Amino acid sequence: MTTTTNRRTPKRTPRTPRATPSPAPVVEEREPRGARRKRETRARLLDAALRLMAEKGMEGVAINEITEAADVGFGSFYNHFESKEAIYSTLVDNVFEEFADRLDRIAAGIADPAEVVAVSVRHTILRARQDPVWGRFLIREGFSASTLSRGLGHRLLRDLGNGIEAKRFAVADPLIGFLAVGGTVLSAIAAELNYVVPGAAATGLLAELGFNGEHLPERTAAMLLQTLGLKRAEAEKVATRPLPVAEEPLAQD
Amino acid sequence: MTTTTNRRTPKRTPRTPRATPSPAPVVEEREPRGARRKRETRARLLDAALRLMAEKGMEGVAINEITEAADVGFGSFYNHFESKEAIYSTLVDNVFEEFADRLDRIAAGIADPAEVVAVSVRHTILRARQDPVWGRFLIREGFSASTLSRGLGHRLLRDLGNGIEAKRFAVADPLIGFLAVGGTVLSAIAAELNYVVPGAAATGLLAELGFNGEHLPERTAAMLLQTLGLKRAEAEKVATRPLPVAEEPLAQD
DNA sequence: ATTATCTATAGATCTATAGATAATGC
DNA sequence: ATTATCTATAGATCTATAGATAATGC
Repeated sequence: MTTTTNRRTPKRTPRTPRATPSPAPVVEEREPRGARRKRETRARLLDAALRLMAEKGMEGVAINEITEAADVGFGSFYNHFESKEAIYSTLVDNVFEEFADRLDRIAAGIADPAEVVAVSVRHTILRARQDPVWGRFLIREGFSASTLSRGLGHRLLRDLGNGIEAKRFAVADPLIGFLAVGGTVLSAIAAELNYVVPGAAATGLLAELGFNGEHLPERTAAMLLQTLGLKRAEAEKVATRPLPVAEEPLAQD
Repeated sequence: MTTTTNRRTPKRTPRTPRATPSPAPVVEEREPRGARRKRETRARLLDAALRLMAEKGMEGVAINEITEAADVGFGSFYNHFESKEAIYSTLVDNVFEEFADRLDRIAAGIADPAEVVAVSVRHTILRARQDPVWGRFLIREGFSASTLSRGLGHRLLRDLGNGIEAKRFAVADPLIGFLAVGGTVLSAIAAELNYVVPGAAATGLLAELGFNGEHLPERTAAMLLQTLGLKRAEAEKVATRPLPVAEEPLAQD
């Protein structure tokens, strides 16, 4: 159409066909100003809901608790979500998909399928340690059909398949292998959450077994690699290789 | 007081220090008649609560739902429980303690520690299959501090200790072994519940892996025995030995 | 003018209790 | 007379919506 319109590519408004100085204006005048506010309110609601629902479950949280925790007017909730179920299901989708994507980025450069699994296991347990709210939410949802089959579950299945195909894993019963990896990771996270956080109860028993949560990520990974058929020494070696981390802690959205 | 009052042995009164004719009167005139009614109402409430709360969680169930499902007047609830929390916590205690006791009876005659673990694993998965409500409740509570450390968790810990002491298990990291057994059993149960029950979702992925829930109890047990250090052939042999069952399906209380 | 937020509130739901009813046990 | 159940209900809590207020974008 117009001849000199290119450049600028504003996010959504097809205005100003004039030629503007090309060096992508670092000015943040992009986001339509009010839309940003909307996004932030939504993000605050999701954040508050995650905190509350991880602890008390979806049913245990009232919508006004969420809006209050988010410091948002009660009615605003309905600008963003139809119901409590809706925000919960958005959480389930977002939270684990986001993490699965991060795992994919971290593991992108790793050639050894065994190391991919080990790194994923370690990062999952570490994430729960750094962010107990996230950990509790994972425990709560980890056995649901959607977590098992989408996002994290799907990813794990793919990684197991790669390792089997490459003959790196020798596992007689892949289904049980899959269930063992998933279940053991969840149970390691639960143990750590119960051990570190609460007052007394769990500590007794686990301490009896010499709990010692040290190196839990690596020890869990080592155990699971053996379950997948690696020899013990090899499993421990792979499970303690330097842990790659995500590149970009910049874009914090 | 009176001289010839004995017999009858009412439930709680520390009366009649007289010598009572020992052969416990088989006559059922024991239970004070109205106390029986009370027990039954309580049992109906617990039963209904288990069904509802296994599905929707404690918070997701209203007290009047429970009384309605139990076919009991609303106010009667408070004759038996102070609150929703109280009945839930009674459930958690009862349900798993009862099963742990049953496992103990079943495993009483087994000498091989590996077989004890295998039988426990198989019976747990079978129980969840036969009684999905129980299975869902176990999934929901399996990672809680109390389940982990009391009842079933405690029992598993003891069995692992026995096997290690007897050198039947060769496990480098007992803590992780404990977590692996517990987590894998839960995840096997979750997979079966999601596979058999729901409409579609989970089926896709697990089917892709060739789900085939056949022999899930034995396959899970075999995998876990290997995790505990048994050789594959040995593990499979132990995991498929004839399964002992509870003696008394009589007393159905 | 449009858009997103906020406050206020009607109606539904839920909890806990009070008091009535029915059955048991003396 | 005692005990357990039931029905009825007050008060609290929660959801969903209506309408007012404030800010943005033209």
